[in-house]
Amino acid sequence: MSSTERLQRYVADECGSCTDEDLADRLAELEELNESVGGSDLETDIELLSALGNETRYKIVRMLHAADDDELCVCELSPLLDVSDSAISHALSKLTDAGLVTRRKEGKWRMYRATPRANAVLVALDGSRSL
Amino acid sequence: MSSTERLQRYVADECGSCTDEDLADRLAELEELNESVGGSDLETDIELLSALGNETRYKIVRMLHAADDDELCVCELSPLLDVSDSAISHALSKLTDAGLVTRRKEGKWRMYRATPRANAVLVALDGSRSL
DNA sequence: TAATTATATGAGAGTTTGTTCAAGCGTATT
DNA sequence: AATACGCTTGAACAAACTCTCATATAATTA
Repeated sequence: MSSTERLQRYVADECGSCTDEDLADRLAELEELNESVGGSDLETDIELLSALGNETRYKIVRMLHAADDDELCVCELSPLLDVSDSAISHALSKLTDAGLVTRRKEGKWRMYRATPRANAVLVALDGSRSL
Repeated sequence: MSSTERLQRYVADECGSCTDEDLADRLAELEELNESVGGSDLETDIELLSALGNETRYKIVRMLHAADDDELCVCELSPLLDVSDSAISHALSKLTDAGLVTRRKEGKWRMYRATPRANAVLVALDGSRSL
């Protein structure tokens, strides 16, 4: 059974009948919904979301966000995370790739800061918690 | 080398010196940043983010979001996703658990709708793209 | 220049994830 | 009642992930 046959039965169920033309119309409508997916930079968004969707990385970004526009170095993150420095470094690297944090060298220290986009997403999460 | 020893050297680097008290103060400050992580319902947020951080699931939520406040049934999602119905069902189940979609029975069809929280997160993603 | 420090990187082990296939369950049609 | 349909569920397994350990690199200090 093809998936458009099922859709045809569904449209018939909804409207009482479903010609091939009705089906084509509905498919076109759905295709439009799908276009809006394309307009959203799928890959970038998914990279961002899956980067944030991990405890270590989420905690790091939360801390940087809580630090407002201040930067923190790895040595400040480390005492509050119970994973190795190496894991923290891996995490920061992934967060950087995802556009959630930026890096800056300061002598022997590396300073990290949450990006505006990271802040926006966290604000949205907080603001939507009670919806 | 303990991670607080390194922090002590960092604070000394910053301020010129770092007594044990200075160190304790800085640690307390950092601890406060960490509190704000606790206030955010870590587990729920991570479940949401990692649910959305997958191509199939992201596309589904995007389509439901694009459908505005209309619901779609599995038979409408299926033609636009190139995975099995079973995969779609698993995806919807995870999205439901994560609070991103809601389910409703309508005869033999199952209708899905994006939650306000899902919409809020997508809006934030879209709005922050150019920041 | 050699040693130390701060962080990054690579390899690998153990765990989690995402998909498909097979089977199941509830609803509708015959 | 029997069959078909729409969707869900569980098992299974490859692929992807996340961590640690060992090692590398870049900056600082001795």
